[in-house]
Parts: sequence; structure tokens; C-alpha cells
Amino acid sequence: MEQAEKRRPGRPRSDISKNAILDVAYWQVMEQGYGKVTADSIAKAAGAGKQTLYRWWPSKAAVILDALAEKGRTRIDRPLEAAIRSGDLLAFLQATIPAIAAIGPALRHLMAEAQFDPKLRALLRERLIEPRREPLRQILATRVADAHQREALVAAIFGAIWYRLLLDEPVDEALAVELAALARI
Amino acid sequence: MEQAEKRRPGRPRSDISKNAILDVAYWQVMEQGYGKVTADSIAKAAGAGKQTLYRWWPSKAAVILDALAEKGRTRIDRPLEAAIRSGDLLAFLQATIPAIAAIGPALRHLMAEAQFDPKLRALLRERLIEPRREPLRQILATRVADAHQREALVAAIFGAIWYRLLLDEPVDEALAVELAALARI
DNA sequence: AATATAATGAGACTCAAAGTTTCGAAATTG
DNA sequence: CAATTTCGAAACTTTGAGTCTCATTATATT
Repeated sequence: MEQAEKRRPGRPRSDISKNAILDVAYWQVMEQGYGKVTADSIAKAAGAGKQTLYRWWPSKAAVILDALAEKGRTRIDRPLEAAIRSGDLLAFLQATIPAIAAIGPALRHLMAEAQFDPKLRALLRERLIEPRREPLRQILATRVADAHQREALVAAIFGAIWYRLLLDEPVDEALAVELAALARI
Repeated sequence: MEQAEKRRPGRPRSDISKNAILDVAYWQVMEQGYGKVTADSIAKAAGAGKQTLYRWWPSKAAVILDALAEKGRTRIDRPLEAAIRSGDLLAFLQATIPAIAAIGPALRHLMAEAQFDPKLRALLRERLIEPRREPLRQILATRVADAHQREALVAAIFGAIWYRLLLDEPVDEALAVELAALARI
């Protein structure tokens, strides 16, 4: 019921192009910055046509979001997973915050684009926000009984990180320590 | 030393146009949404030339930021001031959060634009972020002794509000209550 | 093998809106 | 009156996202 449509006639989608596009998108954004990257530059460097890009993604931002989410998925650190299992908030933040900071500039621009595009916003939540938010909920579950209160704390913790990121203020280990302490006040 | 340059020759700046532009910018953004407003539409409706707009503001976003900051200044509620003086965090949040929510869509778009423009970002901090952040610092000063810890709490509180705003999640009285409770955990 | 279908890379094209430039008229100072 | 600066109006430039066209290629069906 999932693979049923694999049997369509016609030339199949090129995985080579797909992967090349995601790869190029990721590296161009990391090296040249979001602003310098264009749909053209991605397609060109990936040896693909712009048409191919727009056939599979609704926008330039969606490609970059996809590229970032892809890289993020393969980087589910052991320390992060350990922190989640043991419910260690500080360890979680110490693993999460540097990971976010590393792709910070790209994240900021994606969040920015998402403000102008509801569908991108939904995609952002689904691919980048929720995958990080859910583990935090689990960690806090044992600590904060009330669900509403817990949700506010989640917003406070990730909110602080994003707030700092968007305003060009430090997103570092010190923040991790202070946020962990804050949940324990 | 402040008014010394008032004695320049030539036609002086038209306060009528300045005010009309700020007024139009505010109302167009509130009524039609940030995306529908263009530099042309503002100038046209204000009975001004686009030239005039760009002579005094560096970008469309700067005009709207200015317009929002202006309206915000005139709306320093009594309840808000009372909350600050009495150091009542809940009262502060109950006055601040609805005020933010009221102009939420515009704020989101300004924050988004600011990600692409460092100067606008600095202006945003100066005109909208700091004027709200400083009072919160004062309120927390009596409650949280350590300056770093206090700063993290500031980021957590305003961060939570922005996070909710940017992700289309509720920014309401319940959040005010929960954030106030959070600082008291 | 022949045919229908759908994707491919390349590149021309459209479009919208930000920001710039030009212009003649109007408001100042001296 | 002369110099200076802003004014409103409107033409113009620029940029990049997204669309369209096309000849070509890979696959399924018959």
C-alpha cells in the first residue's frame, strides 16, 4: 500500500540528481551563506536543471530545509540519545545547543522565510522543530507533571535558544548550563 | 548641540509627509498584512513620493518598524508601568503579551526581514526588543540575584513568546500565567 | 521491437517588487 | 534674487524566484 505507485510508466526520478541537489544545497548554504545561494546556483552545481529542482520541491527554501533535516537525521549523536534515555536535561542541552549553533545561520534564514510561507512553516515544524521538541518533552515528563506547564517550559527552553539565535546573541555552552539550572529553580 | 543643524538652507523636511507615511505604514500592515504592503502602496496612500520615503528610511521594513515603535511608545499602559514598579511579573506579562499578540503578524515579518539585514536587526533590537527587555530585567532584579541567570531567564521568557509567535502557536493569557509560574518554580 | 509515458538538463522567459534616478516645482536661508 | 534642499511623480534598473519549452533519455506496457 506504500510502494504500489512504484510501477508507473515513464522515466523514474533520478536519485543521483536528488542527492546531488540536497548535497549542494547543504554545502552552499554552509559555505556561502543563505543569501548567496540561489535556485540556479544549486541546480547548476548539482548538474541538474532548475526544472528538476522545482518538480520535487515547492521552493528554494524547501530544498534547503530538506537538506538540513537530512544531515540532522544522520547526526543523532550517541550522547544525545543517552541524555534522552537518562532524562538528563543538561546533557541534552549540551548536545543540542552546539548542534543548533553549528547550522545557526541557515536555521535563522529558514525561520525567516517560513514567516512568509505557511506551507514552509508547517514543513519547518514537522522536519526541524518537532524532532527536537519531542525528546525534550520526554525528558521533562518525569520532572514536570502538569502538561501545560511542561509545554510552557519547552517553549521557554527552545524559545530562549531561537531568541538568541535570531538576535545574534550567544548560543553556547553557558546558555545550556543556565537553561538547565532554570528548569530546576 | 542637538538642534544646531536646524539652520540649514533649503526646503525643510515635511512633518506632514513623515507622519502620513508612518500612519499609513501602520494601518496598511495591520489591515492588509505585511505581505500586501509595498513601498509604493505606502507612498501612494500617504500622498508622498517613493523618493521621500527612501530619503528618510533605509528600507521598507525600517519604515514599518518605525511605525510600530511609534505606536508602541504611545501605548505605555498604566497597568504596565504599575507592574514594573511593583515588580509583579505576572502583571507585567499579562499586560505585555496581549500587546505583543495584537501586532504579532507584523512583528513576525519584521523579525524575518531582520534576518536578512544586519542593520535592520540592530534597529529592531534598539526600537522593539530592548524597550521591552529592560523592564523585565528590572522586575527580575529583585528575584534573581545572578546576572547571567537573570539574563537566561529573560531570554527564556521573551524567547517563549517569540517562539510561539513565529510558529503560529498560542500567545495568550495562559502563556502569561505559565511563564510567571515558571519563574517561580 | 514499438509505443506511450514521464523525467532529465539546458536555457529562455515572465513577473513583482525593492530600490534608484530624473525631473520640475516648492519651501527655505541669506 | 540666488543657493540649497525637499517635495511628489514617474520612469527606470535590478534581481532572483518560479514557469515554460524542448529535445533527449529511461522506464513500463503491449
